[in-house]
Amino acid sequence: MVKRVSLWDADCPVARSLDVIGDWWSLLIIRDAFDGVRRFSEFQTGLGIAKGMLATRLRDLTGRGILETVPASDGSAYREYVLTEKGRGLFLVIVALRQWGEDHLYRPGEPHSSLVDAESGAPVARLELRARNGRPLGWNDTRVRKTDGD
Amino acid sequence: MVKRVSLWDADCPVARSLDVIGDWWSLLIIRDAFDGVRRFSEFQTGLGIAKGMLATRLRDLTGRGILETVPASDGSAYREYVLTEKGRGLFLVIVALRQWGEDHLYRPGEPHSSLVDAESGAPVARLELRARNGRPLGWNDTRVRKTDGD
DNA sequence: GCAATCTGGTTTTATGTTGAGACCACTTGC
DNA sequence: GCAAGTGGTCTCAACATAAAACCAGATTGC
Repeated sequence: MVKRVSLWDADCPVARSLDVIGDWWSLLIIRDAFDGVRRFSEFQTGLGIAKGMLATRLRDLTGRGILETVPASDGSAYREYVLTEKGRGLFLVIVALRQWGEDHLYRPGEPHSSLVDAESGAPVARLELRARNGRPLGWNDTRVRKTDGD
Repeated sequence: MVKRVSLWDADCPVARSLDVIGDWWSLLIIRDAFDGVRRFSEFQTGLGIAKGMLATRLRDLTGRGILETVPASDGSAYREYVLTEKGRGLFLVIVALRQWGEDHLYRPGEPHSSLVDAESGAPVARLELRARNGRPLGWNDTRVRKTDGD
């Protein structure tokens, strides 16, 4: 991040979220963290990211409360990076990106990984937007209401 | 986009999605498009983006099938940019980002825009992940199954 | 019907970010 | 105790971005 234009003060949560995790590597690091990656070198070889970039990203994500460092789980003196509660909140963002990619970015029959229910092994259901009473909503059934007092 | 490292050939749909819309401006442009913005100058003044950047992004998003140009709705000779079906598929990505931002990026009581049901005016329900049988799933109830034949 | 202005860009230039690799301190394996 | 592994930092060249100047075609004012 450290970008020229900042949207941190935006009143739109989408803009503010993108200010935090809207760069190219951050969501990939977070995705790997969800898959159980914890060590610097694991992230680096898995992503093919330059070490300097990775060090900066991990520091930023830690500083923003999305990752935290903990002592290594194997008892060694090294540290590991794990998602905080705030970081784990990004799960549905990753899932939404995954489902869109599956729908629109692969040719029929082209192989790709999929997200499955750990218990049954079956693919998860599609995300869907609903009104509070449970009625399904499409993109055109919603409006953005401008800033209010929460 | 036009980036040094490409993840286009990844077998992970998350990586492939980020390759397409993972840059800083693209999702903001798409968010505005969902809000009804259609003209070059509307995007430019609304986002505060440099004109050159905007021209590049609109061209890329059009080339990737997320936006398309149509004759201006007011009958003038200018063109307008509207979301394709593929682009509209990103709605849940935007919603997921919005909900995460609302949860974690605002102090209590700090004003922000919200997404409401157009019919009732009430805020929409939270997204949630479910198994195909409807059972709710948390991040730790799922696994990524590696590449298969779709 | 023509000049002024608006729209939708392109080009240029200065600056910031990224990627690749050299380098380094501390830890671990043996 | 020494070689290899881990987790970084630093430097530099290549590239992306922001801002502003510029420009052609469409539209408006009159």
